[in-house]
Amino acid sequence: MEKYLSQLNEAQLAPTLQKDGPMIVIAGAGSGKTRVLTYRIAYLMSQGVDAFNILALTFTNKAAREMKSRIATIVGDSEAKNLWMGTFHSVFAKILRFEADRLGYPSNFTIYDTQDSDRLIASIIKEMDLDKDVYKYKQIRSRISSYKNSLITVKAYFNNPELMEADAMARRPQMGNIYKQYVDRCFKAGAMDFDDLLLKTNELLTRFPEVLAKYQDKFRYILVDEYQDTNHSQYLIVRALSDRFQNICVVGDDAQSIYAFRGANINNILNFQKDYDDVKLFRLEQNYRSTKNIVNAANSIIDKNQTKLDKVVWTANDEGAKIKVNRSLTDGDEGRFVASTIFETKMQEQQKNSDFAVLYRTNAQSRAIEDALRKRGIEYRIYGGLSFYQRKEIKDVLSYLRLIINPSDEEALKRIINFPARGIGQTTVDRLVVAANRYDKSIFEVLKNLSTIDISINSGTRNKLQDFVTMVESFQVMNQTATVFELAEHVVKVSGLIREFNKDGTPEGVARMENLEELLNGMKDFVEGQKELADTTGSLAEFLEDVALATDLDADKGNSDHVALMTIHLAKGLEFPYVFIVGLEEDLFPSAMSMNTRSELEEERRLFYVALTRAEKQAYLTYALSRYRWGKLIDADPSRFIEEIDDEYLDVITPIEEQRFNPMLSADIFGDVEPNKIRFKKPKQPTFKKKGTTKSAPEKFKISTPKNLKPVAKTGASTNLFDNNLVVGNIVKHLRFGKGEVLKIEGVGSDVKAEIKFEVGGVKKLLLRFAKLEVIG
DNA sequence: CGCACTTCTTTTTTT
DNA sequence: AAGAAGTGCG
Repeated sequence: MEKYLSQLNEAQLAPTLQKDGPMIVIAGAGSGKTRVLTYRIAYLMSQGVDAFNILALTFTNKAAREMKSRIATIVGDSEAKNLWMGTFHSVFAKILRFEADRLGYPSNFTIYDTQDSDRLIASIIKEMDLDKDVYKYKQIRSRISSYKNSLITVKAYFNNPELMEADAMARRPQMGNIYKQYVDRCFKAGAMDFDDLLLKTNELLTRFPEVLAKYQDKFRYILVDEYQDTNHSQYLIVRALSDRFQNICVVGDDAQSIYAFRGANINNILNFQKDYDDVKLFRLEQNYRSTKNIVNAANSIIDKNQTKLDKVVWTANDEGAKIKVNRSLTDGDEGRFVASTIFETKMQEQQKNSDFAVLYRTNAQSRAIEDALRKRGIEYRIYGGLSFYQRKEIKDVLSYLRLIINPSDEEALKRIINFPARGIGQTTVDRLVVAANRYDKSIFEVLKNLSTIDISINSGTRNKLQDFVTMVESFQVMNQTATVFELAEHVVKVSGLIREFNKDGTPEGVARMENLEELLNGMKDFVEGQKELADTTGSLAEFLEDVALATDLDADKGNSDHVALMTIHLAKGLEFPYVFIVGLEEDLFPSAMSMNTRSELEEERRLFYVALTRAEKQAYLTYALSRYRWGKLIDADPSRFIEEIDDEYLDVITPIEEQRFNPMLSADIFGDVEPNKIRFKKPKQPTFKKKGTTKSAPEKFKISTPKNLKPVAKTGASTNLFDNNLVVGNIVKHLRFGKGEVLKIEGVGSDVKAEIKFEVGGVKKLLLRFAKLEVIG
């Protein structure tokens, strides 16, 4: 143990050796907080604390896994195994499964993801015959979510005139009834949503003192990482569990609180010292990660926030290079800048792909970067976005599996009852839902007892429903004996999913099949992995839970060398030598949705702070003058965050003129087809859009270079264009004119979909769309 | 009921 | 740009 402790500096050592009592560690970015947490746990164990009595709550399961394996190297595998570590959601899901019957839930309850919740809410709104434009399911879902995170149950809601008033004022008087119906339906389906995992844990601990006592006694030492991002519900759980022994250690950084949108309450960390008696406060202020330039620049940003704890992050590291600021014409150019910079840096500095990260505010921004990297032949991986388990084909398979262990799971059933198509239409499903509500049964029970139910369904459909029930029941029987992998393999065959996905030979269809295979391989790994781990059952229920709570970061398997692309939120806790923060434009970052209040803006600023402090050696800030958003090219102003950094830390590079005429980006890669030699043929569905109006397209349309403009680069056909709209196939054109005019045509074979956008003098925009084109001459 | 096609809506961030 | 919801025909 001593040899590990000697790796810590004085400031880190103090909290590490603080064994008992409440304590808070305010840890600046890059100050080694993970190290403190890890060694503190190891230290506790070396002081005779039983691993079974330690609970460590982390932000991702990956962080928990890594910490656990690090601890294992210090205290040994067999001991480390007994630690309870994981996210709030995964730890309490386990406890809830164990205690489910007390709350009236089956132990194999389903975990509804956001999409399941959305669908259920949408269908409730429809069933209640409410106006879906007033009652937008996504808004309703986020309302419900914030109620739950504040522990406002349905009962509490109806006892709170203020809340009801507020919803009535927002023209949604039915909000409470939707909430009630949603909660009832989830309960009936044996399903908990993400927020329920915390809410029901609270319910469990309050309603059953003996349960609370049991877990208080079990978790004598509690550690919470990223405490600044806990919400009220999580806060109460921690308070309740730590109440008896008061051995609670929270670690966090108020400057990195970036999850207010999902209920995180920065006051939890700001007020921690008031919550417990004799709180020991520790500060980690020395940054080991970044250069002086980066640390100081980051400090100069966070200084602009009013709400913060006193803290001065400093570093003994080198001065380092200045932060480079790059301006591009379009998001495509921005992508090319990133790609070529990575390319050159790799060469000049002998760096690996994995030394680079590209961080953005919204997932949609990944596309332009992705295209540019692909064209440069640079390996990358996108984290987050639509995660693997949320893909349609994967969710379809998982829905079958969910239904097997929990036949009440309404959303799973509705998803697959007619997929692959087996002649059960929407009308039938609607009637089943109504009957299920009327008889207070699950849909599956209704199906099983169809003959005793008063429902209008013709005999042909009845047979089809019967077949469906029989099939699911046969799966259930198989689940008694088979492994998860064997079962899933059987299910995809028998259900017809394989046939369905194999049916079309489109690239998407092929990708779907590959995903399906990957899922099955994952299951195989899961089954084999379980044989070695004694503390898990390897059951289907457990697999589904892992999958429901997996974050994309968790699934970072393999050791391929790739550039990381992710949102800033996802990058929290990570570090890279080179970091690109892209899309630094007003309305994008800071987001247009987050500029209404000071606190929202301050959160955006903290987000920027998080992004910048990921960089070890070099940070790049990039923005574009225009960008495709909502399918349109729109103008953008540079983000205020760039201006907020003191000039002394910045190095503004690449004047725009230089970039536009950069031969690397234009002449070299375009061929020599004259713009006026392109002719458009009659489109299949003629549309001709001009400033928003639509009318029939002319039989032939010829385009020539506008008289007042001189092309700076000509066009050509190639599969290697450095353009974000590169396609595929044989007809790819890219035309570029001076002074901000862009003309683009793209397509495949004869089925070309062409889009031309050009901007004249920066004011007028003309948009033309065609279905076919050909090159003449 | 099922399919093909069109129109509308939506994007902030995630367990 | 892409997905969901709506429309209309066989």
